[in-house]
Amino acid sequence: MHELYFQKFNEKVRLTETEQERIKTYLTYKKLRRKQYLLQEGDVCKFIAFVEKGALRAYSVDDSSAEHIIQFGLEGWTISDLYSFLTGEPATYNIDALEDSELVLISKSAHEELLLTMPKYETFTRLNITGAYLAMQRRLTSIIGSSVEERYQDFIALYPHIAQRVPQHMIASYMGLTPETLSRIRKRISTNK
Amino acid sequence: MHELYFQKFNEKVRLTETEQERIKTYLTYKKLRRKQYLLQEGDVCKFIAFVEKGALRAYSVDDSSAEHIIQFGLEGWTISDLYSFLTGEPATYNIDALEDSELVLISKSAHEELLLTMPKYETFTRLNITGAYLAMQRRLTSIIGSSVEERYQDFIALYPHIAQRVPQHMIASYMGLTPETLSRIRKRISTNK
DNA sequence: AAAAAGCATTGACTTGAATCAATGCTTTTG
DNA sequence: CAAAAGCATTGATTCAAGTCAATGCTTTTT
Repeated sequence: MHELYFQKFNEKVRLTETEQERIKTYLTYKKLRRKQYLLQEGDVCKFIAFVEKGALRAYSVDDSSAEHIIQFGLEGWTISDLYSFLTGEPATYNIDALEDSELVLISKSAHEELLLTMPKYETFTRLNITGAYLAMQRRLTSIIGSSVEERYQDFIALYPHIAQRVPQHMIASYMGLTPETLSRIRKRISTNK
Repeated sequence: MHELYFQKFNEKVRLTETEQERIKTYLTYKKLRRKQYLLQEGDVCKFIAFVEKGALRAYSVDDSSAEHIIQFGLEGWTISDLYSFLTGEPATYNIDALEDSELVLISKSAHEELLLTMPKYETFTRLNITGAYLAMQRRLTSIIGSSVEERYQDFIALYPHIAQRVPQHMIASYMGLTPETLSRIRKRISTNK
């Protein structure tokens, strides 16, 4: 039920059986059907979600009601509107399930208590956010400095599992492109080699 | 000499005089003249730099030798090629001074030792990286979801002090635009209201 | 103090992505 | 299982940003 969560935890910070049991008391488990929302824009984000199984996306909706995917969350990844979670402000992102999914949730009070009382949890949290920061910086660098072709190829190389499971128009959205443009770029890439 | 560093530290995690003195033994101080490099692409990034005074930029250079600014570092901010610092891989960014600057540096071994032996330092680190993550996420969201006009206005609203101190073509670079385009956008904004 | 370098602006033109529209295919749903 | 919804592709056109080039101004450098 929390296998993957603790596997990932132990890869970063080694836990004893007892510590693991203790952390379990702070976690809740949630199943989500495809298309169900974990979070809707405007609500306060009450959890950080760890994806045990399935796939989710976080996205914002602009004035012309176009969706912009800011993040995918597949097995082993964490997904949340962190700003809303930390500040208690209304969320600016929506999060919903792309497939039937199973999540490990941690509430704000649980998160805060673990941070204060369990150094290993703080270390785990620090390493997670550091990884997320580095991943996002890579993405930003490639948006600012590379051609769309390169960016798409980098994306495929880096996240082949996402490319396989997620419809192409969502990858376009993640890249800040229209579906038509991405389709043409794929064509250009495949004919030019 | 380290006033601002400890001011920021204390805003996040309260330190005793003794703790402060202990941390000081791990820090070094460095002055940089305008245009001097703190880090060059290809070298390994040996420090995290905290800006006590002055202004720096981190940027990458693409195939056509165009510069892309990934981050500014003004007083009170931290600047580094974090990926290179953490992994020991060659840096992909350059960092140089936009003005004569004064920096508080922490080396990797100092950083690691403090993380292991001083919980407050780990908390400080976690809060810093969390703040950096949230700032970058906001930037990414606005790149993906907003028009260039909006993005420029948001930038000015959020970082008025940067806009005042940094040449306009660097703001264009930070936004992923050419200087000409930014100039035209400013004109459009000023005439349309 | 003069020369050089750096910077912002403007104009003319080109290029790349968005938009609008249509088609065929596949997956979901009632 | 039939209808509907979702999806990828292609074509024609529009529009926004990039490129190239020139000018005038300001700041640095010598």
